[in-house]
Amino acid sequence: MTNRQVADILNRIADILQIKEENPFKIRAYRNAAQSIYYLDEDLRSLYKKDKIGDVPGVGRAVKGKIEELLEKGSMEYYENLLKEVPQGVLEMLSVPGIGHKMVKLIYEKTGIDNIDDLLKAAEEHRLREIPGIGEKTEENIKKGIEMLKKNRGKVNLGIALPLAEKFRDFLLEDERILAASVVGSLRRGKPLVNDIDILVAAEDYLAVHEKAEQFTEIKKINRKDKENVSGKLIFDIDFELIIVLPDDYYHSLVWTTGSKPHRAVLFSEIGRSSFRGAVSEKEIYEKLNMQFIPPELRENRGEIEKARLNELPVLVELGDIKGDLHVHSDWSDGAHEIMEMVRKAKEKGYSYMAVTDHSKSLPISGGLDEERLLAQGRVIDDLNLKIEDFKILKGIEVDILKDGSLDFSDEVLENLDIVVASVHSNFKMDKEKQTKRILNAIKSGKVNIIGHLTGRLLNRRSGYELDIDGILKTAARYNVALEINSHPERLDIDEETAFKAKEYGVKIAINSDAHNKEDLDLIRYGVINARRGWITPDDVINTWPYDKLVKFLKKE
DNA sequence: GCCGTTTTCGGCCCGACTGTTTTCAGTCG
Repeated sequence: MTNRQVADILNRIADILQIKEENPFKIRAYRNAAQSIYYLDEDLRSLYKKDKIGDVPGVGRAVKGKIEELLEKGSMEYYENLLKEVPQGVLEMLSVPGIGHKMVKLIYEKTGIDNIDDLLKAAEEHRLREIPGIGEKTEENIKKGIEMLKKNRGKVNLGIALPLAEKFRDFLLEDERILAASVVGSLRRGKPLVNDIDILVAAEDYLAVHEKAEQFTEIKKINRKDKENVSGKLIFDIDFELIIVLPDDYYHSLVWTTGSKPHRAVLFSEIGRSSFRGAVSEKEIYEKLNMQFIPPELRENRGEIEKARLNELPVLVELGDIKGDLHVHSDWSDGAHEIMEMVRKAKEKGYSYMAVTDHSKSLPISGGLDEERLLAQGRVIDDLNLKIEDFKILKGIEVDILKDGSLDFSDEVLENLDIVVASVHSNFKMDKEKQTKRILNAIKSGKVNIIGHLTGRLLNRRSGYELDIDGILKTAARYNVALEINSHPERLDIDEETAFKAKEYGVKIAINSDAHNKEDLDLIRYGVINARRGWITPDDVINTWPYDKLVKFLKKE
Protein backbone atom coordinates (compact mmCIF):
# COMPACT_ATOMS: atom_id res chain seq x y z
CA MET A 1 0.00 0.00 0.00
CA THR A 2 1.70 3.15 -1.21
CA ASN A 3 1.16 6.70 0.06
CA ARG A 4 -0.71 7.45 -3.13
CA GLN A 5 -3.10 4.58 -2.66
CA VAL A 6 -3.81 5.60 0.92
CA ALA A 7 -4.43 9.16 -0.24
CA ASP A 8 -6.80 7.88 -2.93
CA ILE A 9 -8.85 5.95 -0.39
CA LEU A 10 -9.07 8.95 1.95
CA ASN A 11 -10.26 11.05 -0.98
CA ARG A 12 -12.88 8.48 -1.87
CA ILE A 13 -14.09 8.47 1.73
CA ALA A 14 -14.43 12.24 1.43
CA ASP A 15 -16.39 11.78 -1.81
CA ILE A 16 -18.82 9.38 -0.16
CA LEU A 17 -19.26 11.63 2.87
CA GLN A 18 -19.93 14.51 0.51
CA ILE A 19 -22.59 12.54 -1.36
CA LYS A 20 -24.09 11.65 2.00
CA GLU A 21 -24.03 15.38 2.81
CA GLU A 22 -22.14 14.97 6.03
CA ASN A 23 -20.39 17.71 7.95
CA PRO A 24 -18.36 19.71 5.40
CA PHE A 25 -15.52 20.19 7.84
CA LYS A 26 -15.20 16.51 8.41
CA ILE A 27 -15.02 16.07 4.66
CA ARG A 28 -12.31 18.67 4.41
CA ALA A 29 -10.41 16.96 7.19
CA TYR A 30 -10.24 13.78 5.07
CA ARG A 31 -9.19 15.75 2.01
CA ASN A 32 -6.49 17.61 3.95
CA ALA A 33 -5.13 14.33 5.30
CA ALA A 34 -5.19 12.84 1.78
CA GLN A 35 -3.34 15.79 0.33
CA SER A 36 -0.62 15.88 2.92
CA ILE A 37 -0.06 12.13 2.59
CA TYR A 38 0.07 12.46 -1.18
CA TYR A 39 2.89 14.98 -0.90
CA LEU A 40 4.69 13.27 1.94
CA ASP A 41 8.42 12.72 1.48
CA GLU A 42 8.58 9.62 3.59
CA ASP A 43 6.84 6.30 3.03
CA LEU A 44 3.89 5.76 5.38
CA ARG A 45 5.03 2.22 6.07
CA SER A 46 8.29 3.41 7.53
CA LEU A 47 6.49 6.09 9.55
CA TYR A 48 4.22 3.35 10.82
CA LYS A 49 7.16 1.33 12.08
CA LYS A 50 8.32 4.35 14.06
CA ASP A 51 4.75 5.06 15.23
CA LYS A 52 4.94 8.52 13.66
CA ILE A 53 1.84 8.54 11.49
CA GLY A 54 0.19 10.96 13.89
CA ASP A 55 2.92 13.48 13.10
CA VAL A 56 1.68 13.95 9.55
CA PRO A 57 -0.12 17.29 9.40
CA GLY A 58 -3.87 16.85 9.06
CA VAL A 59 -3.78 13.33 10.47
CA GLY A 60 -5.35 13.16 13.91
CA ARG A 61 -6.33 10.28 16.13
CA ALA A 62 -9.23 8.99 14.04
CA VAL A 63 -7.55 9.01 10.64
CA LYS A 64 -4.33 7.67 12.13
CA GLY A 65 -6.18 4.60 13.38
CA LYS A 66 -7.79 4.07 10.00
CA ILE A 67 -4.50 4.33 8.13
CA GLU A 68 -2.87 1.87 10.49
CA GLU A 69 -5.70 -0.57 9.91
CA LEU A 70 -5.18 -0.14 6.17
CA LEU A 71 -1.45 -0.81 6.44
CA GLU A 72 -1.91 -3.83 8.72
CA LYS A 73 -4.82 -5.54 7.03
CA GLY A 74 -4.86 -4.05 3.54
CA SER A 75 -8.43 -2.95 4.10
CA MET A 76 -10.43 -0.56 6.26
CA GLU A 77 -13.78 -1.47 7.76
CA TYR A 78 -15.08 2.10 7.79
CA TYR A 79 -14.39 2.50 4.07
CA GLU A 80 -15.82 -0.91 3.17
CA ASN A 81 -19.04 -0.02 4.97
CA LEU A 82 -19.29 3.35 3.23
CA LEU A 83 -18.89 1.63 -0.12
CA LYS A 84 -21.98 -0.44 0.67
CA GLU A 85 -23.97 2.79 0.87
CA VAL A 86 -22.50 4.45 -2.21
CA PRO A 87 -21.26 2.05 -4.88
CA GLN A 88 -17.95 2.49 -6.69
CA GLY A 89 -19.71 3.27 -9.99
CA VAL A 90 -21.50 6.22 -8.41
CA LEU A 91 -18.15 7.58 -7.27
CA GLU A 92 -16.84 7.23 -10.81
CA MET A 93 -19.72 9.40 -12.01
CA LEU A 94 -17.97 12.23 -10.15
CA SER A 95 -15.23 12.23 -12.76
CA VAL A 96 -17.69 13.56 -15.36
CA PRO A 97 -16.94 17.26 -15.78
CA GLY A 98 -19.76 19.53 -14.70
CA ILE A 99 -21.37 17.19 -12.25
CA GLY A 100 -20.48 17.18 -8.60
CA HIS A 101 -21.58 15.44 -5.46
CA LYS A 102 -25.01 17.00 -5.27
CA MET A 103 -25.98 16.06 -8.78
CA VAL A 104 -24.55 12.57 -8.49
CA LYS A 105 -26.65 12.06 -5.38
CA LEU A 106 -29.72 13.48 -7.08
CA ILE A 107 -29.35 11.25 -10.14
CA TYR A 108 -28.55 8.16 -8.10
CA GLU A 109 -31.48 8.63 -5.77
CA LYS A 110 -34.05 9.53 -8.41
CA THR A 111 -33.11 6.98 -11.05
CA GLY A 112 -30.90 4.38 -9.45
CA ILE A 113 -28.25 4.97 -12.12
CA ASP A 114 -25.00 3.80 -10.57
CA ASN A 115 -22.41 3.79 -13.34
CA ILE A 116 -21.12 5.99 -16.14
CA ASP A 117 -22.34 3.81 -19.01
CA ASP A 118 -25.94 3.91 -17.81
CA LEU A 119 -25.60 7.62 -17.19
CA LEU A 120 -24.58 8.20 -20.80
CA LYS A 121 -27.48 6.09 -22.03
CA ALA A 122 -29.93 8.06 -19.91
CA ALA A 123 -28.51 11.32 -21.25
CA GLU A 124 -28.78 10.11 -24.84
CA GLU A 125 -32.37 9.06 -24.27
CA HIS A 126 -33.19 12.44 -22.68
CA ARG A 127 -34.22 10.83 -19.44
CA LEU A 128 -32.03 13.05 -17.26
CA ARG A 129 -33.89 16.25 -18.12
CA GLU A 130 -36.97 14.74 -16.48
CA ILE A 131 -35.27 15.01 -13.10
CA PRO A 132 -36.28 18.25 -11.34
CA GLY A 133 -33.26 20.54 -11.27
CA ILE A 134 -31.69 19.13 -14.44
CA GLY A 135 -32.43 20.76 -17.76
CA GLU A 136 -31.46 20.31 -21.39
CA LYS A 137 -28.12 22.04 -21.10
CA THR A 138 -26.95 20.07 -18.11
CA GLU A 139 -27.97 16.88 -19.83
CA GLU A 140 -26.03 17.86 -22.94
CA ASN A 141 -22.97 18.77 -20.84
CA ILE A 142 -23.09 15.41 -19.11
CA LYS A 143 -23.24 13.66 -22.46
CA LYS A 144 -20.30 15.61 -23.84
CA GLY A 145 -18.32 15.11 -20.65
CA ILE A 146 -18.76 11.35 -20.73
CA GLU A 147 -17.86 11.16 -24.41
CA MET A 148 -14.61 12.97 -23.67
CA LEU A 149 -13.86 10.61 -20.80
CA LYS A 150 -14.56 7.59 -22.99
CA LYS A 151 -12.22 8.78 -25.69
CA ASN A 152 -9.37 8.48 -23.23
CA ARG A 153 -10.70 5.63 -21.14
CA GLY A 154 -7.98 3.42 -19.84
CA LYS A 155 -5.34 5.94 -20.75
CA VAL A 156 -3.00 7.14 -18.09
CA ASN A 157 -0.75 10.19 -18.01
CA LEU A 158 3.04 10.27 -18.04
CA GLY A 159 3.24 11.44 -14.46
CA ILE A 160 1.72 8.17 -13.25
CA ALA A 161 2.91 5.74 -15.91
CA LEU A 162 6.56 6.73 -16.22
CA PRO A 163 7.62 6.54 -12.54
CA LEU A 164 5.77 3.25 -12.17
CA ALA A 165 7.38 1.82 -15.31
CA GLU A 166 10.82 2.91 -14.19
CA LYS A 167 10.31 1.40 -10.78
CA PHE A 168 9.35 -1.88 -12.43
CA ARG A 169 12.35 -1.73 -14.76
CA ASP A 170 14.78 -1.02 -11.92
CA PHE A 171 13.27 -3.82 -9.89
CA LEU A 172 13.84 -6.26 -12.75
CA LEU A 173 17.43 -5.10 -13.15
CA GLU A 174 18.18 -6.04 -9.54
CA ASP A 175 18.27 -9.64 -10.73
CA GLU A 176 21.67 -10.35 -12.22
CA ARG A 177 20.20 -12.87 -14.65
CA ILE A 178 18.36 -9.98 -16.29
CA LEU A 179 20.97 -8.37 -18.49
CA ALA A 180 19.10 -5.34 -19.76
CA ALA A 181 15.68 -3.74 -19.48
CA SER A 182 14.13 -0.60 -20.90
CA VAL A 183 10.77 1.09 -20.90
CA VAL A 184 9.59 1.04 -24.51
CA GLY A 185 6.51 1.87 -26.58
CA SER A 186 4.68 5.17 -26.55
CA LEU A 187 5.81 5.72 -22.97
CA ARG A 188 9.45 5.85 -24.06
CA ARG A 189 8.46 8.20 -26.86
CA GLY A 190 6.99 10.40 -24.14
CA LYS A 191 3.38 10.61 -25.28
CA PRO A 192 1.31 12.54 -22.73
CA LEU A 193 -1.29 9.75 -22.45
CA VAL A 194 -0.46 6.07 -22.83
CA ASN A 195 -2.53 2.90 -22.95
CA ASP A 196 -0.11 0.65 -21.12
CA ILE A 197 3.40 0.09 -19.82
CA ASP A 198 5.73 -1.93 -22.05
CA ILE A 199 9.15 -3.03 -20.88
CA LEU A 200 11.70 -4.84 -23.02
CA VAL A 201 13.81 -7.33 -21.07
CA ALA A 202 16.92 -9.24 -22.14
CA ALA A 203 17.75 -12.55 -20.48
CA GLU A 204 19.21 -15.90 -21.47
CA ASP A 205 16.66 -17.64 -19.26
CA TYR A 206 13.10 -16.39 -19.57
CA LEU A 207 12.14 -18.20 -16.37
CA ALA A 208 14.37 -15.78 -14.48
CA VAL A 209 12.21 -12.94 -15.78
CA HIS A 210 9.04 -14.72 -14.66
CA GLU A 211 10.45 -15.34 -11.23
CA LYS A 212 11.59 -11.79 -10.65
CA ALA A 213 8.52 -10.14 -12.16
CA GLU A 214 6.18 -12.12 -9.93
CA GLN A 215 7.78 -10.53 -6.89
CA PHE A 216 7.01 -6.97 -7.99
CA THR A 217 4.59 -5.74 -5.34
CA GLU A 218 2.77 -3.33 -7.65
CA ILE A 219 1.39 -6.15 -9.80
CA LYS A 220 -2.31 -6.81 -9.30
CA LYS A 221 -2.76 -9.65 -11.73
CA ILE A 222 -0.79 -11.70 -14.28
CA ASN A 223 -2.76 -12.77 -17.35
CA ARG A 224 -0.13 -14.36 -19.51
CA LYS A 225 3.29 -15.82 -18.88
CA ASP A 226 5.36 -17.60 -21.50
CA LYS A 227 8.71 -17.63 -23.21
CA GLU A 228 8.33 -14.22 -24.83
CA ASN A 229 5.98 -12.37 -22.57
CA VAL A 230 4.63 -11.59 -19.14
CA SER A 231 1.54 -9.42 -19.11
CA GLY A 232 -1.23 -8.34 -16.78
CA LYS A 233 -2.34 -5.45 -14.64
CA LEU A 234 -0.46 -3.15 -12.29
CA ILE A 235 -1.89 -0.91 -9.58
CA PHE A 236 -4.33 1.75 -10.80
CA ASP A 237 -5.47 -0.90 -13.32
CA ILE A 238 -2.66 -0.10 -15.72
CA ASP A 239 -1.94 -2.85 -18.26
CA PHE A 240 1.66 -3.94 -18.53
CA GLU A 241 3.66 -6.17 -20.82
CA LEU A 242 7.19 -7.47 -20.43
CA ILE A 243 8.67 -8.43 -23.79
CA ILE A 244 11.39 -11.01 -23.25
CA VAL A 245 14.23 -11.40 -25.76
CA LEU A 246 17.66 -13.02 -25.91
CA PRO A 247 20.55 -10.61 -25.29
CA ASP A 248 21.61 -10.64 -28.96
CA ASP A 249 18.15 -9.49 -29.99
CA TYR A 250 17.92 -6.69 -27.44
CA TYR A 251 18.92 -3.60 -29.46
CA HIS A 252 17.02 -4.23 -32.65
CA SER A 253 14.01 -5.11 -30.50
CA LEU A 254 14.52 -1.87 -28.60
CA VAL A 255 14.27 0.11 -31.83
CA TRP A 256 11.30 -1.99 -32.93
CA THR A 257 9.28 -1.77 -29.73
CA THR A 258 10.01 1.94 -29.19
CA GLY A 259 9.22 3.31 -32.61
CA SER A 260 5.69 4.15 -33.59
CA LYS A 261 4.41 1.74 -36.22
CA PRO A 262 4.93 4.17 -39.12
CA HIS A 263 8.46 4.97 -37.93
CA ARG A 264 9.63 1.41 -37.66
CA ALA A 265 7.88 0.44 -40.90
CA VAL A 266 9.96 2.96 -42.83
CA LEU A 267 13.11 2.08 -40.93
CA PHE A 268 13.01 -1.62 -41.65
CA SER A 269 11.33 -1.49 -45.05
CA GLU A 270 14.38 -2.75 -46.90
CA ILE A 271 16.50 -4.49 -44.32
CA GLY A 272 14.72 -6.76 -41.85
CA ARG A 273 15.47 -6.10 -38.23
CA SER A 274 16.78 -9.60 -37.63
CA SER A 275 19.87 -8.74 -39.65
CA PHE A 276 20.82 -6.42 -36.78
CA ARG A 277 21.17 -9.28 -34.32
CA GLY A 278 24.18 -8.74 -32.09
CA ALA A 279 24.13 -4.94 -32.29
CA VAL A 280 25.45 -3.31 -29.12
CA SER A 281 23.48 -0.06 -29.24
CA GLU A 282 20.58 1.63 -31.00
CA LYS A 283 23.05 4.09 -32.46
CA GLU A 284 24.80 1.27 -34.27
CA ILE A 285 21.54 0.26 -35.92
CA TYR A 286 20.69 3.77 -37.06
CA GLU A 287 24.24 4.15 -38.37
CA LYS A 288 23.97 0.98 -40.39
CA LEU A 289 20.76 2.38 -41.82
CA ASN A 290 22.79 5.44 -42.86
CA MET A 291 21.25 7.89 -40.49
CA GLN A 292 21.81 9.76 -37.24
CA PHE A 293 20.59 8.31 -33.99
CA ILE A 294 16.97 9.43 -33.63
CA PRO A 295 15.87 10.29 -30.06
CA PRO A 296 12.86 8.22 -28.96
CA GLU A 297 10.60 11.29 -28.67
CA LEU A 298 10.95 11.95 -32.40
CA ARG A 299 10.18 8.45 -33.62
CA GLU A 300 6.75 9.21 -35.04
CA ASN A 301 7.55 9.39 -38.76
CA ARG A 302 6.99 13.11 -38.86
CA GLY A 303 10.00 13.92 -40.97
CA GLU A 304 12.65 12.74 -38.53
CA ILE A 305 13.87 9.94 -40.78
CA GLU A 306 14.53 12.27 -43.71
CA LYS A 307 16.35 14.70 -41.45
CA ALA A 308 18.39 11.91 -39.88
CA ARG A 309 19.50 10.76 -43.34
CA LEU A 310 20.68 14.30 -44.07
CA ASN A 311 22.36 14.55 -40.67
CA GLU A 312 20.11 17.52 -39.88
CA LEU A 313 18.25 16.45 -36.76
CA PRO A 314 17.99 19.22 -34.16
CA VAL A 315 19.87 18.80 -30.90
CA LEU A 316 16.93 18.55 -28.51
CA VAL A 317 16.66 20.25 -25.15
CA GLU A 318 17.57 18.04 -22.18
CA LEU A 319 16.66 18.11 -18.52
CA GLY A 320 20.24 19.10 -17.72
CA ASP A 321 19.92 22.24 -19.88
CA ILE A 322 17.31 23.77 -17.58
CA LYS A 323 18.86 26.54 -15.48
CA GLY A 324 15.81 27.70 -13.57
CA ASP A 325 12.07 27.58 -13.12
CA LEU A 326 9.94 30.56 -14.08
CA HIS A 327 6.56 29.60 -12.66
CA VAL A 328 6.57 28.64 -9.00
CA HIS A 329 4.05 29.19 -6.19
CA SER A 330 4.79 29.67 -2.51
CA ASP A 331 2.74 29.73 0.67
CA TRP A 332 2.00 33.38 -0.05
CA SER A 333 -0.81 32.06 -2.23
CA ASP A 334 -1.82 28.43 -2.71
CA GLY A 335 1.62 26.86 -2.56
CA ALA A 336 2.50 24.56 0.32
CA HIS A 337 6.03 25.74 1.08
CA GLU A 338 7.89 28.90 1.98
CA ILE A 339 9.88 30.71 -0.68
CA MET A 340 13.14 29.65 0.94
CA GLU A 341 12.16 25.98 0.90
CA MET A 342 11.39 26.21 -2.80
CA VAL A 343 14.73 27.93 -3.34
CA ARG A 344 16.57 25.21 -1.47
CA LYS A 345 15.01 22.54 -3.64
CA ALA A 346 15.71 24.58 -6.79
CA LYS A 347 19.37 24.86 -5.76
CA GLU A 348 19.49 21.13 -5.14
CA LYS A 349 18.34 20.68 -8.70
CA GLY A 350 21.31 22.68 -9.85
CA TYR A 351 19.31 25.74 -10.89
CA SER A 352 20.78 29.21 -10.80
CA TYR A 353 17.49 31.11 -10.69
CA MET A 354 13.80 30.75 -9.86
CA ALA A 355 10.84 33.07 -10.28
CA VAL A 356 8.25 33.31 -7.51
CA THR A 357 4.95 33.72 -9.34
CA ASP A 358 2.05 33.50 -6.91
CA HIS A 359 -1.55 34.06 -7.94
CA SER A 360 -3.09 37.50 -8.21
CA LYS A 361 -6.09 38.82 -6.30
CA SER A 362 -8.84 37.73 -8.70
CA LEU A 363 -8.29 34.16 -7.64
CA PRO A 364 -9.33 34.39 -4.00
CA ILE A 365 -9.52 30.65 -3.42
CA SER A 366 -5.80 30.50 -4.06
CA GLY A 367 -5.12 33.31 -1.61
CA GLY A 368 -4.18 35.51 -4.55
CA LEU A 369 -2.00 38.50 -3.68
CA ASP A 370 -3.23 42.08 -3.72
CA GLU A 371 -0.91 45.02 -4.39
CA GLU A 372 0.05 45.37 -0.77
CA ARG A 373 0.99 41.75 -0.20
CA LEU A 374 2.81 41.63 -3.51
CA LEU A 375 4.99 44.52 -2.35
CA ALA A 376 5.59 42.83 0.97
CA GLN A 377 6.59 39.65 -0.80
CA GLY A 378 8.96 41.67 -2.96
CA ARG A 379 10.72 42.97 0.14
CA VAL A 380 11.08 39.45 1.49
CA ILE A 381 12.59 38.34 -1.80
CA ASP A 382 15.01 41.28 -1.78
CA ASP A 383 16.20 40.18 1.65
CA LEU A 384 16.58 36.57 0.59
CA ASN A 385 18.55 37.58 -2.49
CA LEU A 386 21.04 39.33 -0.22
CA LYS A 387 21.51 36.22 1.85
CA ILE A 388 21.79 33.48 -0.75
CA GLU A 389 24.78 32.94 -2.97
CA ASP A 390 25.04 31.91 -6.60
CA PHE A 391 21.30 32.09 -7.05
CA LYS A 392 18.75 34.68 -8.07
CA ILE A 393 15.11 34.82 -7.04
CA LEU A 394 13.04 36.75 -9.54
CA LYS A 395 10.09 38.76 -8.29
CA GLY A 396 7.11 37.71 -10.33
CA ILE A 397 3.41 37.09 -10.47
CA GLU A 398 1.05 34.72 -12.21
CA VAL A 399 -1.36 37.48 -13.05
CA ASP A 400 -4.91 36.60 -14.04
CA ILE A 401 -6.06 37.47 -17.50
CA LEU A 402 -9.54 38.83 -16.77
CA LYS A 403 -12.61 38.28 -18.86
CA ASP A 404 -11.98 41.25 -21.12
CA GLY A 405 -8.29 40.52 -21.57
CA SER A 406 -7.11 43.14 -19.11
CA LEU A 407 -4.70 42.10 -16.39
CA ASP A 408 -5.41 41.81 -12.69
CA PHE A 409 -2.80 44.47 -11.83
CA SER A 410 -2.07 47.92 -13.16
CA ASP A 411 0.82 48.50 -15.55
CA GLU A 412 2.68 50.30 -12.81
CA VAL A 413 2.56 47.33 -10.46
CA LEU A 414 3.60 44.91 -13.19
CA GLU A 415 6.48 47.11 -14.31
CA ASN A 416 8.06 46.80 -10.90
CA LEU A 417 8.35 43.04 -11.20
CA ASP A 418 11.15 41.03 -12.78
CA ILE A 419 8.82 38.67 -14.58
CA VAL A 420 5.12 38.46 -15.42
CA VAL A 421 3.38 35.18 -16.24
CA ALA A 422 -0.19 35.77 -17.39
CA SER A 423 -2.79 32.99 -17.31
CA VAL A 424 -6.50 32.38 -17.74
CA HIS A 425 -8.25 30.87 -14.72
CA SER A 426 -11.89 31.75 -15.36
CA ASN A 427 -14.51 31.96 -18.11
CA PHE A 428 -13.35 28.85 -19.93
CA LYS A 429 -16.46 28.66 -22.01
CA MET A 430 -16.05 31.79 -24.12
CA ASP A 431 -16.13 31.20 -27.87
CA LYS A 432 -12.97 30.91 -29.92
CA GLU A 433 -12.99 34.47 -31.20
CA LYS A 434 -13.51 36.11 -27.81
CA GLN A 435 -11.08 33.82 -26.03
CA THR A 436 -8.41 34.53 -28.65
CA LYS A 437 -8.97 38.26 -28.43
CA ARG A 438 -8.75 38.06 -24.67
CA ILE A 439 -5.32 36.44 -24.78
CA LEU A 440 -4.12 38.72 -27.59
CA ASN A 441 -5.02 41.65 -25.38
CA ALA A 442 -2.80 40.31 -22.65
CA ILE A 443 0.07 39.77 -25.06
CA LYS A 444 -0.29 43.25 -26.51
CA SER A 445 -0.23 44.86 -23.07
CA GLY A 446 3.53 44.85 -23.34
CA LYS A 447 3.73 43.93 -19.66
CA VAL A 448 3.65 40.16 -20.06
CA ASN A 449 6.67 37.89 -20.47
CA ILE A 450 5.08 34.45 -20.56
CA ILE A 451 1.57 33.15 -21.22
CA GLY A 452 0.93 30.32 -18.76
CA HIS A 453 -0.90 27.08 -19.74
CA LEU A 454 -2.28 28.61 -22.93
CA THR A 455 -5.28 26.39 -23.66
CA GLY A 456 -6.28 25.41 -20.13
CA ARG A 457 -6.58 21.76 -21.06
CA LEU A 458 -6.54 19.08 -18.39
CA LEU A 459 -5.71 15.72 -19.93
CA ASN A 460 -8.45 13.16 -19.39
CA ARG A 461 -10.59 15.79 -17.71
CA ARG A 462 -11.16 18.90 -19.71
CA SER A 463 -10.36 19.85 -23.28
CA GLY A 464 -8.75 23.24 -23.68
CA TYR A 465 -10.69 26.19 -25.01
CA GLU A 466 -10.42 26.78 -28.72
CA LEU A 467 -8.00 29.42 -29.88
CA ASP A 468 -6.64 30.86 -33.09
CA ILE A 469 -3.17 29.48 -32.44
CA ASP A 470 -1.55 31.04 -35.50
CA GLY A 471 -2.84 34.48 -34.59
CA ILE A 472 -1.53 34.11 -31.06
CA LEU A 473 1.89 32.89 -32.20
CA LYS A 474 2.26 35.71 -34.68
CA THR A 475 1.46 38.31 -32.04
CA ALA A 476 3.56 36.64 -29.34
CA ALA A 477 6.57 36.77 -31.66
CA ARG A 478 6.04 40.46 -32.28
CA TYR A 479 5.70 41.36 -28.59
CA ASN A 480 8.51 39.11 -27.34
CA VAL A 481 6.17 37.00 -25.26
CA ALA A 482 7.17 33.41 -24.61
CA LEU A 483 4.70 30.56 -24.34
CA GLU A 484 4.86 28.22 -21.40
CA ILE A 485 5.10 24.49 -21.61
CA ASN A 486 3.41 23.77 -18.33
CA SER A 487 5.09 20.60 -17.10
CA HIS A 488 2.28 19.31 -14.96
CA PRO A 489 1.50 15.88 -16.44
CA GLU A 490 -2.20 16.74 -16.52
CA ARG A 491 -1.54 19.87 -18.52
CA LEU A 492 1.49 19.63 -20.82
CA ASP A 493 0.12 22.83 -22.24
CA ILE A 494 1.15 24.03 -24.86
CA ASP A 495 1.17 20.67 -26.58
CA GLU A 496 3.87 19.34 -28.89
CA GLU A 497 2.22 20.52 -32.11
CA THR A 498 1.92 24.08 -30.85
CA ALA A 499 5.50 23.98 -29.59
CA PHE A 500 6.67 22.89 -33.01
CA LYS A 501 4.73 25.70 -34.62
CA ALA A 502 5.96 28.24 -32.07
CA LYS A 503 9.48 27.54 -33.18
CA GLU A 504 8.54 28.24 -36.80
CA TYR A 505 7.10 31.60 -35.76
CA GLY A 506 10.18 32.39 -33.71
CA VAL A 507 8.25 32.32 -30.42
CA LYS A 508 10.34 31.35 -27.42
CA ILE A 509 9.32 28.68 -24.93
CA ALA A 510 9.53 28.56 -21.12
CA ILE A 511 9.42 25.08 -19.64
CA ASN A 512 7.89 25.61 -16.20
CA SER A 513 6.84 23.34 -13.37
CA ASP A 514 3.96 25.48 -12.00
CA ALA A 515 5.05 23.92 -8.70
CA HIS A 516 2.73 24.30 -5.74
CA ASN A 517 5.12 22.48 -3.41
CA LYS A 518 8.81 21.69 -3.52
CA GLU A 519 8.38 18.16 -4.87
CA ASP A 520 6.52 19.55 -7.86
CA LEU A 521 9.70 21.21 -9.08
CA ASP A 522 10.62 17.75 -10.34
CA LEU A 523 7.65 17.76 -12.72
CA ILE A 524 9.81 19.82 -15.08
CA ARG A 525 10.97 16.51 -16.47
CA TYR A 526 7.63 15.98 -18.23
CA GLY A 527 7.73 19.42 -19.75
CA VAL A 528 11.15 18.68 -21.19
CA ILE A 529 9.87 15.44 -22.69
CA ASN A 530 6.93 17.32 -24.20
CA ALA A 531 9.28 19.97 -25.62
CA ARG A 532 11.46 17.29 -27.17
CA ARG A 533 8.40 15.85 -28.89
CA GLY A 534 7.94 19.32 -30.36
CA TRP A 535 11.52 19.32 -31.72
CA ILE A 536 12.53 22.09 -29.31
CA THR A 537 16.22 22.91 -28.84
CA PRO A 538 17.91 24.56 -25.82
CA ASP A 539 18.16 27.87 -27.64
CA ASP A 540 14.36 27.95 -28.03
CA VAL A 541 13.87 27.71 -24.27
CA ILE A 542 14.45 30.87 -22.26
CA ASN A 543 15.05 29.06 -18.98
CA THR A 544 18.04 27.22 -20.39
CA TRP A 545 19.66 30.60 -20.87
CA PRO A 546 22.14 32.13 -18.45
CA TYR A 547 20.63 34.67 -16.05
CA ASP A 548 21.90 37.77 -17.83
CA LYS A 549 20.56 36.73 -21.19
CA LEU A 550 17.23 35.81 -19.62
CA VAL A 551 16.95 39.20 -17.94
CA LYS A 552 17.49 40.96 -21.26
CA PHE A 553 14.64 38.98 -22.74
CA LEU A 554 12.40 39.77 -19.79
CA LYS A 555 13.15 43.47 -20.14
CA LYS A 556 12.27 43.14 -23.82
CA GLU A 557 15.61 44.64 -24.77
C1' DG B 1 -12.36 15.14 11.91
C1' DC B 2 -8.33 18.37 12.86
C1' DC B 3 -6.26 21.97 15.29
C1' DG B 4 -4.97 25.07 18.83
C1' DT B 5 -5.90 27.30 22.73
C1' DT B 6 -5.38 33.08 27.70
C1' DT B 7 -6.46 24.36 26.00
C1' DT B 8 -11.21 20.22 25.29
C1' DC B 9 -14.76 23.50 22.29
C1' DG B 10 -15.35 26.55 18.43
C1' DG B 11 -13.64 27.60 14.12
C1' DC B 12 -12.35 25.60 9.92
C1' DC B 13 -10.22 29.75 2.48
C1' DC B 14 -14.19 32.65 -1.35
C1' DG B 15 -16.15 34.53 -5.57
C1' DA B 16 -17.85 34.03 -10.31
C1' DC B 17 -20.33 31.59 -13.59
C1' DT B 18 -23.90 28.47 -15.21
C1' DG B 19 -28.22 26.69 -15.52
C1' DT B 20 -32.11 26.24 -13.39
C1' DT B 21 -34.82 28.97 -11.52
C1' DT B 22 -38.16 33.08 -10.36
C1' DT B 23 -34.33 34.18 -6.20
C1' DC B 24 -30.76 30.38 -5.91
C1' DA B 25 -28.02 25.95 -5.81
C1' DG B 26 -24.26 23.55 -7.74
C1' DT B 27 -19.72 23.50 -9.74
C1' DC B 28 -15.25 25.07 -10.39
C1' DG B 29 -10.86 27.02 -9.64
